[in-house]
Amino acid sequence: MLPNEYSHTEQNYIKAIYHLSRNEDGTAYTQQLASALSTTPASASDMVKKLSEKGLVSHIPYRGAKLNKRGEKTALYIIRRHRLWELFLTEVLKFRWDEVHPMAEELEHVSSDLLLDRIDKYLNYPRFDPHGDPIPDAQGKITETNFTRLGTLDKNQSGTISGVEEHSAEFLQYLQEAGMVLGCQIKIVNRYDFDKSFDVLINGKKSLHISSQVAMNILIKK
Amino acid sequence: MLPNEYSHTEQNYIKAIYHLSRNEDGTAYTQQLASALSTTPASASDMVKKLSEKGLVSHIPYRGAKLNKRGEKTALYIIRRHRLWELFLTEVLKFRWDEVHPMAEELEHVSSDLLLDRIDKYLNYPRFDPHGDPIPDAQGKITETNFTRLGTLDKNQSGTISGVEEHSAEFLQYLQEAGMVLGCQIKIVNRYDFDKSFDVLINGKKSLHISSQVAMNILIKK
DNA sequence: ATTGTTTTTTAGACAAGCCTAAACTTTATT
DNA sequence: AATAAAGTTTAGGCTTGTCTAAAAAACAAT
Repeated sequence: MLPNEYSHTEQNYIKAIYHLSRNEDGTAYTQQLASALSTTPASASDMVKKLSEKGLVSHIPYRGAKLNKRGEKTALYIIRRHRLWELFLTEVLKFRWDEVHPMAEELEHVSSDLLLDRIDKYLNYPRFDPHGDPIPDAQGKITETNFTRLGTLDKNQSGTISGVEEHSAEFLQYLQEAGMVLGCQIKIVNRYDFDKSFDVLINGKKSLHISSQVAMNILIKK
Repeated sequence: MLPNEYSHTEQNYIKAIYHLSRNEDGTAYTQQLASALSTTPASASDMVKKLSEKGLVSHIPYRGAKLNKRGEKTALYIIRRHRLWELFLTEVLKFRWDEVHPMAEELEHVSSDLLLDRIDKYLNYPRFDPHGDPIPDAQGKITETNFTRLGTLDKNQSGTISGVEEHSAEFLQYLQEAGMVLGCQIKIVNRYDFDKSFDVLINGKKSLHISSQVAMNILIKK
């Protein structure tokens, strides 16, 4: 219901600022932005300036960029498209969760609201994408969750795999092959202090040793 | 399998040249092209020159443009995408045949072959789109048909509605409401010489009077 | 506090795609 | 055949988004 007033490029910047600024100080820096969009700091700085002039971004020179209300609403709308397409691709066309991101990057720019709404309806107004990320509704509202990183659990605690922090195809494929997919029950059997690695039990059956890095990128609902 | 080496704009021109040059002399003229793409003759002339320099179009100044072999292959690949998406939208998301064109105009530019092939497979390698137009296969080959315009049939002849010449939403909606959709049996009950209009019988049940213009835009398989 | 390093911004240039205005060809008319 | 009309191309300019190089600001370190 919002932005076909912004070019693909502008939309990509808005999305990148949204994702990057989800850190401690809520700010996206020029270099990060350039790196995320595979361009130069000069170009990123330029675009931040333009988006700031268009009233989507608040930007203090040399101090990074944040989205304002309008920018955030726009970002959420783009993310809604991306995540609905991702879910559609897995649910209908049976793609794996590690395959869908690049296609959704293109499909998110298809502007027809008629189409997007039909997909939303077809999927029965879903609230999470194949990676457990929330899908903003048509008003830009997202379902709040309080997932815990698996890596912070103690021995004998357990929960359901509900999302991932890291979205690379490699990591997702690793999880897939290890049988750690969304909805699995997972229990901490042992926790090794010296390297923060874990022995876990998946669905009460398969036991597995996972590194701290893997554990910190798996989100659990207790 | 071919062209993500061409911009959206270039692809739109290639497609337009393909469609426009399906006439007597097999040529697309600057003005037609400009009109088809809602731009000026100057811009169209420019682009024709560029496409000619890139080796897709043969262009004799002041004499119009045609696609060469390479251009035609490219056009067929773009049309394949367009028509597969159109069929997908009607078959899966239950859009009407008069709704799908604008969405497919956007979706045809999504470049993933992985996605296109999956859709092709999902639809079981279809050979016709919702309007009866042939879908080129992955090699660019199209199923040849010899449909007849309803408007050229004589009294008591009959056949199956298999396509349309005119693709406007208005015309398609008219056909829909009149019950003249793809696959219908249609029989000429009467033919009026003075205005070339017809009385027809649809599926042996509903009789209807249609104008010459309507009749000439309906394609029949005898 | 001054110096050196890192990061960000500005300046100037370029390609794509579009426009308007002007020039040029072809076609139609007398 | 000469001229008018229609259609096409070229010229020059604008915007978007990109780049490299240079300037400016911020941060780090002695």
